[in-house]
Amino acid sequence: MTSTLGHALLGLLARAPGTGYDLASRLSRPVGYFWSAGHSQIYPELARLEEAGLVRHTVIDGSGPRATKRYRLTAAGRRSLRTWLLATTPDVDDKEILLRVYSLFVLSPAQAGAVMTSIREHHLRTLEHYRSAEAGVRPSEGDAAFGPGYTARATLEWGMTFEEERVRWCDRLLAQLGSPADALTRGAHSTLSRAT
Amino acid sequence: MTSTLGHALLGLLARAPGTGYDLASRLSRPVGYFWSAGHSQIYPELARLEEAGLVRHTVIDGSGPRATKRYRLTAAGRRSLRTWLLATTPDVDDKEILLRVYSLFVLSPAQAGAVMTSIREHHLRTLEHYRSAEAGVRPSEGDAAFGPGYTARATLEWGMTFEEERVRWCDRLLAQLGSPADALTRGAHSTLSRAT
DNA sequence: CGGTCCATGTAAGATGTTACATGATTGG
DNA sequence: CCAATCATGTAACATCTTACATGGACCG
Repeated sequence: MTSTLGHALLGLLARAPGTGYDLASRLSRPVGYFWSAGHSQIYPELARLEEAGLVRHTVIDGSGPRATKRYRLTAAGRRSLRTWLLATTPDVDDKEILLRVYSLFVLSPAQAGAVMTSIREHHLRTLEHYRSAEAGVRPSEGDAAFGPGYTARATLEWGMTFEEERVRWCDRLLAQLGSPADALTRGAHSTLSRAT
Repeated sequence: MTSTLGHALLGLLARAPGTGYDLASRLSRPVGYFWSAGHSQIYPELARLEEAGLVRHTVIDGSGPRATKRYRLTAAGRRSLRTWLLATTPDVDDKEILLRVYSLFVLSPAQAGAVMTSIREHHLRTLEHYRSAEAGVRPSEGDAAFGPGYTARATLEWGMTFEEERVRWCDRLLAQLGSPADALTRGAHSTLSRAT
């Protein structure tokens, strides 16, 4: 029921409580490197989250025509965030992936590893898809210059480079998670660990 | 006045004329690797473009309860596309950058080079911004594990890797444009002028 | 005879952006 | 005194997604 923006706010509040204004500025830098939202979206969303019992506010002293409200995460809010992070993702878009990783610290290392593994597999599938698509857009000598075929291939190449880097990024995070001891070695991700 | 979606459709029609249905399927694969739109968005947009004189349709025979319309780009539409590609871009978002590159073949190599150079500088500026931000989020020993600081840095790293790859991608395209001789060095584009 | 492809449209809803509206405190 | 920062909200608009609605041709 809760929107993606709602989960973004829960993730921010899991780090530290704050006012709507504060959340808006935290949503630009560092979250804003991949996502941002205006205060006109945030205030109504906070009200919805509170109605659902996921956050709670206390009025603190501050200057302004209206009361200054400090929001904090409830136990139900933290549970909702964990459930969302662990939920199977048939859709997944980039900003949502980044948002999940950003909030991954609320999970146990084993759970975080499972999420990262599924994200990695998502990128790998997309990459395979692009690679098979590339075969259909082979360079023909006719438009070796800067023609329609060339610019189309250029955008496909962007996508492929992107996905390759993403898989490597997931590998780095997984290595960090399972590194010192063999923490995740029984979690069943052993065989697919390396991609060039 | 024309929306980004409108320019996407103009770019597709610059490659080949087609029906709304056809444009919708072309918008998934290969444009769909970075952008897509449903037919419910496309049909009204085509009507707006036609009202603005940028496209024109002729009714062709086809099966269906309504007339089958084949749209083609007008001279004004092609001009509008070129102007948009050359326009200075203070905003720029990723999908729009890709869309511009996808349609870059309607420009002369010299003009395409100018656009690519400004895109490259955009990515470079963003990269510099991330790097200075990184200094403020230095790893502290306290959360060396998978804590809030670590996951925040992970998303920043994603952004930096991304921008680095983008700059390289621009470099490859620029090299392709100016490759054999020193074509772009004087603004003339002698050697690689013809594309089908 | 049922499903997929072709083909065009409208309507309702979610999401995101920009503008309007208000007002105290602090620093140059 | 003017501008920025803190602080909260509403309204209008643009954009995007999902669902409703229609119907012929072709294939198995």
